[in-house]
Amino acid sequence: MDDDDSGSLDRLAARLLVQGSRFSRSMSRHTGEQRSLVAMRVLSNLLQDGPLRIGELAARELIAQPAMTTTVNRLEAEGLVFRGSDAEDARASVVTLTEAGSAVLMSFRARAAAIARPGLVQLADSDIAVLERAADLLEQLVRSISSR
Amino acid sequence: MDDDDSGSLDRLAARLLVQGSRFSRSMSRHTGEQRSLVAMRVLSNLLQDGPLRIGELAARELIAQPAMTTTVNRLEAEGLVFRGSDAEDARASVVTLTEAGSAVLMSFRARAAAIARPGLVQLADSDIAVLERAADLLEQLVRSISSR
DNA sequence: GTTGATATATACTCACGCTATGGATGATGA
DNA sequence: TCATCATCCATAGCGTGAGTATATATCAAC
Repeated sequence: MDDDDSGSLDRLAARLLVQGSRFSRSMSRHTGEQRSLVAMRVLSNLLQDGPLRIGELAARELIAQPAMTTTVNRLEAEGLVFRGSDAEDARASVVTLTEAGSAVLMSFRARAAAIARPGLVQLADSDIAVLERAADLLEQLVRSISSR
Repeated sequence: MDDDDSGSLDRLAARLLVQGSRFSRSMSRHTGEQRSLVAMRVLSNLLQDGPLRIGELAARELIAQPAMTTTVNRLEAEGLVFRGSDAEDARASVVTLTEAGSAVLMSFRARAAAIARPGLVQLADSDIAVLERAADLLEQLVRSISSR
């Protein structure tokens, strides 16, 4: 049983990785969004949690700090975020979402939703519940992975 | 009710996209795998379905054909796949998994599993079942999205 | 057998990740 | 106080991987 269990858990992990990445690729591709998924997740972070430092954003999105600097540069050039200085630490620069940035994020979400909706509405309520719970669990798994 | 439902479906779609992409990013990052997730998915496709054409692989992974040519070039240079000619169509080139490619894929899956396992073993059986079902549903959603 | 469609490869550009490193600021302790 | 070390971010340089446009070979249809 133990062997069986760990075997099936391993297969589950591999499947989640493959299907999760394919799903995000598919969705972002079909939205026609030019910006990267990391850029969208940055906007999402800022909307949810307010202004954040470059380093904090990099840590959350699991990319190196210079890559986040580049991403923020691009977002700033487009007027979707702006940099401010941190009152508590002059080294840090704090990234804040603009109205335009919020609008871009909302538009992206709406397009993603429009693409997924036809597939989602065909699902039974129980399957919708499964996906809701799965989103929670994935978030939890990411935290559990990062904290080691 | 209708408004509520479509609103919550839309939020679900956005969350699945964000969490799904973050999860795959996290996993692939922590495996230390140098190759791209697309490369891994190509190997996975070949293992599951046998030899496939370049164009078919590109379509499945939602990347343009030249990008898939490049990916296959790299995999071939590493000896993980080889190109053959299609008996039925001399224009096509058929990509086949090698033993080495299969081994690389298995190793990747094992590493991914090792990373996810500590998080997974803490979950209740019902949550494991949720994730299993969610992987199915995501696969189904991708197909439903692509077919339009 | 000529024409048009299709499968792949090549050329070129850009986005985006990484490491290494530098400059500015914060924190620590003699 | 000031010297030292750590930390935060930016810059530089590099490689991968995605895109479009286009060339080449082959198939299909008339």
